[in-house]
Amino acid sequence: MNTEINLIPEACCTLDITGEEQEKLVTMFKALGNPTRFEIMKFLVTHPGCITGDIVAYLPIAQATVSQHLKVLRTTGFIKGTVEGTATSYCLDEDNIAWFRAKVGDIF
Amino acid sequence: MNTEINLIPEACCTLDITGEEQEKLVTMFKALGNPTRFEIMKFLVTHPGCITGDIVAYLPIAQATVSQHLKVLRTTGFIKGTVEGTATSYCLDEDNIAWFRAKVGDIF
DNA sequence: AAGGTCTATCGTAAATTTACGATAATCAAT
DNA sequence: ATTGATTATCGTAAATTTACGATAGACCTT
Repeated sequence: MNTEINLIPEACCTLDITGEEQEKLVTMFKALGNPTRFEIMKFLVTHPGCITGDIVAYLPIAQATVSQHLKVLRTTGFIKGTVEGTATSYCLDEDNIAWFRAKVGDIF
Repeated sequence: MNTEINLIPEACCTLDITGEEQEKLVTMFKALGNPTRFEIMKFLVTHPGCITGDIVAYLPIAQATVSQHLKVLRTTGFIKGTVEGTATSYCLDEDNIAWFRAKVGDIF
């Protein structure tokens, strides 16, 4: 009979991400973990400053859906939108993307 | 009236990821985009070689759910499981993780 | 002011994900 | 062989995500 209490083995190291930072990172992973949103990110990398309509023309999905995905990418910090008259011009949010890249490098 | 055809602006550059590689990357993002799975990854970084039961003891969720998440992390290539008697020992799949880190660096 | 353009938001249906208990399967020890 | 330990899988309910059409709001041109 095993009378020992079932203890979790000790950690070999620590990992410098917790709390809000971790939540932000997970949310960013989730945002990129959708094929359409990833395609939008690719399009914005290669077409910086393009407007919503360009993305709608490029993708085979409805305008409302594109707008919804753009909102997710905005709120997660991947892109920034600039209103220009009646259109909205989008580009990457380099600061947040740099943070993302650095965190991925730190952890893995 | 605008008689021009609505053309998408030209690309300023290309992005070296398509097809199956892109699908794999998106799937990996999706896998990390879940708080519980991210927590499991963190645990495996700090507790390499631990068994399923250790993770079940650590997390406040059911064994079946942990097993399901482990399967996702396995099929996406983040972790490797080794059967040891009746238990299964898990550790990170360094090769795939290196690929993942490199791709993130390439793209962003 | 009226009409056209562009985008965001709303409401909703369908699909997917997540979590659970129950069960099965595999191995070790008695 | 039987029991106990460990984990994976199955079936399913609840929650979330995704996609759509319709609509509203903001701006420009006439």
